[in-house]
Formats: sequence, structure tokens, C-alpha cells
Amino acid sequence: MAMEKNFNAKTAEARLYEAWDAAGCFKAGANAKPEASTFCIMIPPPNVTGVLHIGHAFNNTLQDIMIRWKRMQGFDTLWQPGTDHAGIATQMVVERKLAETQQPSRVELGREEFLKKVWDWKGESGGTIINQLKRLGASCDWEREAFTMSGAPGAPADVAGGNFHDAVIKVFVEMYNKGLIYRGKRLVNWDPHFETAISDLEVENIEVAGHMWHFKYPLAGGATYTYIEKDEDGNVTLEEERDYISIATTRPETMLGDGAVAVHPSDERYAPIVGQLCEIPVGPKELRRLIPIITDEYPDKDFGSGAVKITGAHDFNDYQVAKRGGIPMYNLMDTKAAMRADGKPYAEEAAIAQAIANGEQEFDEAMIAAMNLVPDEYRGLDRFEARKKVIADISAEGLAVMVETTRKVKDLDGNESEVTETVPYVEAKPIMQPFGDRSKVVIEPLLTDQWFVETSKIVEPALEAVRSGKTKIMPESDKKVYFHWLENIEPWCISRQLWWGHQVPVWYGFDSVGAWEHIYAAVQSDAQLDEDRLKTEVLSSFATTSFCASSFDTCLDAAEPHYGAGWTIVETNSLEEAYTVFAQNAALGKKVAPLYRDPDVLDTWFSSGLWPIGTLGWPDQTPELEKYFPTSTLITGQDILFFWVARMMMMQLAVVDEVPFDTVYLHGLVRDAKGKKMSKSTGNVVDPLEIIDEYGADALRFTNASMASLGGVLKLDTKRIEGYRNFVTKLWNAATYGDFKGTFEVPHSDAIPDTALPLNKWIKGEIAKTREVVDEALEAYRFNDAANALYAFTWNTFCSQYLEFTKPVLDDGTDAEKAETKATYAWALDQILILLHPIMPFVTEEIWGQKERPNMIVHAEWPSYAAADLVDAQADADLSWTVAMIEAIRSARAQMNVNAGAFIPLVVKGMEPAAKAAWEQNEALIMRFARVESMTHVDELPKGTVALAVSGGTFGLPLEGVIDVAAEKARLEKTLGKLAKELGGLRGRLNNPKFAASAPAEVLEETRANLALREAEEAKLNEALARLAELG
RNA sequence: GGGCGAUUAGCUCAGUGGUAGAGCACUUCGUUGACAUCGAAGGGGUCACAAGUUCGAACCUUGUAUCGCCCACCA
Repeated sequence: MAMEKNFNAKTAEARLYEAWDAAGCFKAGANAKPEASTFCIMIPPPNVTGVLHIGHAFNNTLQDIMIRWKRMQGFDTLWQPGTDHAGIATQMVVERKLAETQQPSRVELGREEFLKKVWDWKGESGGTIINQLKRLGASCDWEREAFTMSGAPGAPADVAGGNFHDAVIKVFVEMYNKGLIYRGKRLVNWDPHFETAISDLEVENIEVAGHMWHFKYPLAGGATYTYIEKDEDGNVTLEEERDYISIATTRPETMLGDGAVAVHPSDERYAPIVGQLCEIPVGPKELRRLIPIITDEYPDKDFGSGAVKITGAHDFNDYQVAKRGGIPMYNLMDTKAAMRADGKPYAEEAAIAQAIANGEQEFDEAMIAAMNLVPDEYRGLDRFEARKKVIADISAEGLAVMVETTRKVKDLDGNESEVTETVPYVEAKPIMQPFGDRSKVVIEPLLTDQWFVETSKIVEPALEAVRSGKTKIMPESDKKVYFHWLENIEPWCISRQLWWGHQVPVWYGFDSVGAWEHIYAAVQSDAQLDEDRLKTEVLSSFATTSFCASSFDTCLDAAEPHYGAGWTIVETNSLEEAYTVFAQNAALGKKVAPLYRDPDVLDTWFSSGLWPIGTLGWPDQTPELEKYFPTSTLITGQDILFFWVARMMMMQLAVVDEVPFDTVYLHGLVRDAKGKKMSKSTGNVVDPLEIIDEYGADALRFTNASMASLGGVLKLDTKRIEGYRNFVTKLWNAATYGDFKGTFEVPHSDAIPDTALPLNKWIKGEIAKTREVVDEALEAYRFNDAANALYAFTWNTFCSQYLEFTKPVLDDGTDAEKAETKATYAWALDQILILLHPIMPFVTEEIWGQKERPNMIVHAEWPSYAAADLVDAQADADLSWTVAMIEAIRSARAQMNVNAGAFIPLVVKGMEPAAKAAWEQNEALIMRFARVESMTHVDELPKGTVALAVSGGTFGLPLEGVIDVAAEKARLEKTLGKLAKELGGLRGRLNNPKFAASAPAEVLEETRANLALREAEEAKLNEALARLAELG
């Protein structure tokens, strides 16, 4: 059966993938040799609702190359696939979908119903990206497909992937019990759009145009002081009486929550007023708060006025200062970052705050957190609206620092004049502003209760593993990045105020006895009980207690002894419900302890941090966990080094005391042809599926491999993909040639064919060399080296040379020669297919399948022959000489404009024995491919002979009559010029006594041999030039 | 502000002490029995700049310039 004229990627890819899948080719351990070592890769799980982008395509191509390579080598391989539930991203997508289809919103639906919608959407779209990975050719063990939310309560029964959920919860409980996870009120990055905390890493600091305002905080009671500014030499440059302290801020709206003004302890300008109180110049005049002027190391004397307002609840620096100085941190905003509208009226709250500032009242965290110091007229305003109002109010009152400016004005007649005005001092300056990486809204530091991993306690093993080389990070330079981050690691905020995710396994209850007795007593004594009042009192006055356990049932093991006999423990859904149940029962004298579960879910990266052990079945000691963990190689993007890689290192070491992988290979972002980031708004996004449709998956894969140099920038140019598509065609045509010549009729054999012809001996050696280069490259993760070596070998050596050279033999050789050559061609092509298969699985499998085979190429035996065994030095030298001869003749012909079809004579003087032997073996090749009609031995080269720079004799083409003397002279002189340059370098080196003394012997020898060769060449060319002169 | 990296042919990039490379683009020629998604032959580079180490530097060292990326609390 003759092969198709072209490889039809579209139809073949689907058919071949189906065949691999059906035959179970990708299953864990498929094609493993007995007693094989294992090789395991964990896929970086894509978002379950995501679609394949070019970065995935690149990343997964590299993984597939490694896996297919190792599988063919007979390793026991596992490529573990799966998807990530992607908390924020997925919740966002589903909420958007609800809005687009006019369905009830998330809040309207309630938690349980909303989660059903998310699971529905997961079911609908979850298979998309997996199918797209299959189109790329990814050879994952799909039966093991995992999902980070599998096994979660509410998961539909048909969600496969084991029980990742329980593993995550178990880790949380264990880490909690070890004191590695704690809950606390901390200042966190708050995303006002999603209304959740996010981690430091999910914040992008972006420079935006901002303003800095300067305001006066009047001193309490109209006090004054002498403000003195000095220059560097101590000369007084400004001296004035002031009744205020000047403050610079980029966030005026947070003034409402100021707890102090801080200056540097060594700042002499403010020394006279340290310890005094000053007034926050905003809010109802009669209720203005006074705050102390304190000292702290934080303020920079040379920046702004040197005085900083301290708003502990809305700024990370201020938070530290406030903590150090015991300054109250007043929370001003709600979860949407609008000014709070809850709590008592401003007058009441301000009075308490004033008492605190005066030192007349004790305060604690809970009390401060409950206070709302937003003046009534600001309540409910968005933070940016509030900012405008603060600025306007202060300016109106004349408490903005003023500055003189001049500007030009035109009167009605068009005459220009300058006017000098005094205006509020506002500096326009670029400021770094934090944005949520998903929501793109400005992050608000917010004081909230959150769960944290005490990373400082688990970071050390993760550092040590890389320091010691137990886990290797490539490229080297990323090691430093890893160290730097881990050495300065901050606590990891793992709670998210979302619904889609692993719910924190902690149950809260009222601390029983006191609260119960309080309510019981209140109900008994007061018939006119104010229920709201009682509730507030109970909720704020009685500490809650908490139990961390993997489920409500196991939670009881701790809760029952805690409450003691006589208490009935029940689960409720919320704090509200818990209170109602508690109070109603208390009123009746019943001791019921309601527990409710923490509503927060865990950061998605907390669960994906457990991906290596979780997908292998931990905590069960499954055979797969036993066999494949620790895994071999992680291939992923640099951008998730901190998010994921570092955390997997920490988590695996903390949970199972073992590194998750031997090697981490990190790569950059795939960019467009010009090096720009791909983005929808720029419109330069390349869709890998469109590429596959147009050029085939193999072309895309080969492009990916060839781009993957260690640490390189990845610029994807479709011209390049087109080039590799052409390569696929080239390979296909080499196969059709074989088919045409009958090499597909040679029965399949893994054995290296016996060869007598130099041609066939030579190609065996070339194949072996290539195999070594490819293996070495892949061993070192140098995918580009492997790809380039295969490309060059296939195109140049195999197609341009070997394939051409088989033609004379297959046309005119003896039967034995033909048989040997067919067998060798068949074998050599098989080797190319095998070596190319990890990079281009489809076309290689398709060609492989043109012949009866014991197995598919996906399970073919990866070769191990060495160049040392297969290279035949004699054949190698003969063929090199032959190729050089052909090229020299072709070059001379082209430049002398000899008719391409014409056969011409060749003459030689003083042919050396080695050349003679080579000629005899390969005469047919030279005659055919250089179009030579005869070779004549002569004593002198005739006039008008074009010289050939080939070793082993003085060769020439007698072209008298055809020759263009001037052109030939120019050609020779040009070559001589190049030669002279080289000779100069070589002689210079050899004449330098220090070179002889210092250079290694082999370099010395090589240089000498090279010089001799070049000198001989030069002599021949000079001779030729002389002959030309006679002619001219 | 700190860290990391890059600078090599017109373009995109390999090359990390021993004769400067590839693909694309370009020029000329070619309907040769695998292939025009091709073949043959070519042109094209002070390896950013400067100093140093070395017998020898694109490669090592130092500095400069330009461009990227990551991290960072200057109100």
C-alpha cells in the first residue's frame, strides 16, 4: 500500500491518540521493564474551568517529551494528571455566568445552592482543558485524573479522582495540632471586590499616578512651639511659631482612623511637642479626636514633613508602629472597602476613643475592632468618595498646607498676565499601589480574623533540601530567587472568605457555662428582656471556644469532654443560628451547646501544595505513593515558584518529611514573536488549538522543544512553527521515498543491520552519534539541543546526503547491495522515528504504522548503541571526503555558471592512496551528484582548469572555453584571502613560545595539523592562480 | 531601592576558554523519479562599549550603557 502524498495531521492525530488510549499505552507502568526504576511527573494542575493557552501547551510539551522518552527507555513511568478547583477564579466565573443569564446571584442563592451551581459548571467545562491536552498529545495516565476538590461534601457522586478533600483537611488538622496553623486578628491584604483576604503573592504592586496631600494637625488647646529648620551645616533656614504639625499623606480618608502622629526620635524639629496631643482636622468640630505625638524609628526625617500619621488598621507600616507603641487601630471600612456604617453613633464612639487617647480608659482588641470612628456624614461612602470629601472639608477649613503658585491668565482682550495664588499643597507623584491580581481593584489593608500557616516553622527543611542538592532547581539562577523568598518568608494567610473551596475544619461554640448562666439568669429575672441587647452582650462578652477536627463527628471527641456531662452538642450553620439555638434552650433551662463551622475556605494553593502526595492517595499508603513518591521532575513556570513550588516543598516536608521531587525545571512565560506578553487586550494571543489545526500538533511541539533553552526567553513566532511543519513534511517524504524503494517491505527488526558498503556503515555511525547527543541533551533538560540535533541530522545528514546516496545503489547496485541498503535505510529511518517520537509523537507513529510491527512506536525500544561501537572510521573518512568533493565541484560549477544539467570531466594530479580508495568506493555518488562524466589522472592540470579545494590530490575541472577568467580569479583570491587570515592566526599562535608551553598537547597538535592542511590548500590555490595568469 | 538576567548576522535565537553557528529573511540558479511545505550555490557578524586576567576571551573579572523580569513599607 503506497503512502499518502502528505501527512494528514488532522485525521491522523485523533485516530492515533484514540489508539494509544485504547491500548492503555499511557497507564502507569506501561512498557516498564522488569525491575525498572520509576519516573514520575506531576502535572501542574490547570484550573478546572480553564482553557488551554500557549503556556500550557509549552509546559506540557516538555513534560510529555520527558515522559515519552523515559517510557520508551523502559522506566516505570507515571504522568499524573488532574485539575485544580481554583477558588477565586472559578467562583468569579460562576458568579459572572449567573449574572449573564439573569439567574439569582450567589448571595441570593445561599452557600449550598451556589456550590451546586459551581459543581454543575465544573461538570460542564471541566473536561475541556483535559481534551485540549489530549489534542497536544499529552500522554498522561488519564484513569488517574485527580481533582483538588474530589471527595468534598456536596461533590456529585460521579466526580472521580479519589478523595483529595480529606487529605487536605487531614493536613490542616495535623498542622493545627502541631501549632503550625493558627488563627489571629492581623492586618491582611483585603480584596474589596471578592470580599476576601488574599495572600501577599496575590497582590500586584503597580505604579500609578497619585497625589500627596499636606495637612495641618492643630496642637491641642491652641499650644504653640518654635519650628526650626536647618540646612546641612546647621544654619537656620526657617524659624516660625506654629500651632500645628504638618502631615503628608496619600490616603486622606484614613485620617479618620489615626491613632497617633509619629516622628523620628532624633528629629529636633518636633522634639518640643513630642508627648503632646494634636487634633485630627476632620469630622464634626466639637467631636474632633486628639491623638498623641509619639516617636518611632519608622519615620524618615527627610521625607515629607518628617511626621507620619499612624493608621494601624489601614497601612502595613503603621500597623507595625501601632503594635510597637500600643496605639489603637481603628478599622474604618467594611468588606467592600466602603466607610463603615455599623456600630454606635459617631459621638459616642469618639468619646470613648478620646478617653483612650487621654489614657483614661483601658482598651482591648475586640473593643477597638467593634468601634466605628467614621463620622456620621461619611458613613457608607466609598473610600475614594470619602477621600474627596475629607480633602474638601479640610481645605474649606483652611487646614491644608498652602503653597504659592503663579500661573498665567488671559483677560477678555487676550492679554496675558501672571497671577500669584495660594493653593493647597498637593504633590502629584507616582505611587506604588497594591492591586488584586484577579480582581484588579485596589487592595485595602484590613484588620480581620484569619488563619495563618506559621511558615517560619516549616521553611528550614525546604531551604536545606535545595541547599544540599537533594532537590535541584534549574536554571541555577532561580535557586537564588527561591532562597531569597524563603529566607524572608512571612506568615501565609490561608483563609479566604469564599464559598468554593475546602472549608476550614474548625467548629466554634460559646464558652459554655458562663454564657449559659448569664442568659438563663437574664431570662429568669427580666420579663422585659431586650433580646438584641442580650445577644450583643453574649456575643461580645463571652469568649468562644473552638475545636479543630476532620469532621463534626470527630470534633465531638474533643467537644464532649470540654462541655462535660449534661450538655447536648448540636451542629448549626452559622453564628446567628448558633446563638438562637443556644438562647432558646438556655431560656428553657436546657444546656445545649451549638457548634458552627468556620465559614472560610482555604487558599487554593494550600490544597495544591499537597498535589504530589494527595494525587497518589495519601494518607493511605497506596502502592503508587510507595512507588512514585518522591517524584522525579517538576516542570513548571517561573511565575509559580513561590505560589506553588516553594509551598509544595514546605508542605511535603512538613507532612511526610520528604522532598516532593528530585528536580524542578522552571521556564519563562511564552511571549509573542516580538517578546511582548500575550494578552487579550493587546490582541496578540496565540491560541494553541488554532496552531494545531493549522500546522499540526507535532509542529507546535517541535517549536516548543526548540525554544526551550535553559533560562531563555520564549518568543513564539508562527514563521518558526511553519518551518517545523515543513520538517514534518520532510520526514514524511523521506518515508515515502523508502516506501517507494521498498524499504517498508523489509520486515521489522530491532537488530542493527550488518553492512559492507561504506555508505551504510557511515549512516549507522551518524545515527549513533545523534542518539548520544539527544540522550545527553534530554538528560540535561536541554530540549532545544535535542530538537536541533534531530532537525539537522534528519534534514541534512539523512535526507540531503544518505537518502540521495542510496539512489545509485538502489538503482544500479547488485542484489546484495540493494538488500543491504534497503535494510539499512529501513533501520535508520526507524531510529529517526524513535528518536523523534518524544517530540513529534503523531507523525512518527503514523509512519511507524506503515509496516507490520510488534508494537506501536510509543512503546518502541529506545536505543542505547554508542557511537564508539557503530562509527567506522574508514567509512566516515571516505564519506566526508566524498561529500567535500561533491560540494567543491558543485560550488565551482555554480560560480562558473556551468549548465546545471551538463556532465563535465574531472582531472587530478598526484592523487593520494587514501583519496584513491575513497574515490573507488564512492565514484558513483560523485559522478551522479556532482554531474561528472569522467576522471582523468594527469601530470599537469591543463590551462583553464578550475581548482577544487579538496584534500588527497590536486583536483580540477578543465573548463577552458567555459571558464570566466576574471570570475575564477576573483573566486580564488577571495578564498586565498580567507585562508591568509586563518593562516595568520594559526602561525601567530604557533610562533608564540608561550602557546607551545601552555596549551594542552592536543590543541597544539590540532593547530599544527590544521596549519599543514591550510598551507597545502594555499599552495594549490596559488598554483591555480598561476595557471590562470597564463591563460589570461 | 534591592535582586536576577539579557545585549552574537536584517529578524528570532543557540553557543560559556582553542578555526563564530542555526532557522527565517535576502541574492543567483533549478519542472533531475522522496519532497516546490523543495533542491543547489551564495552574500551577510570589531559577538553592546571600556579596561583587566590568559599563550589564547563571544565565553572569565571589573566598570559603563541600554533593555527586560522579579521583589520592596518611604507616609
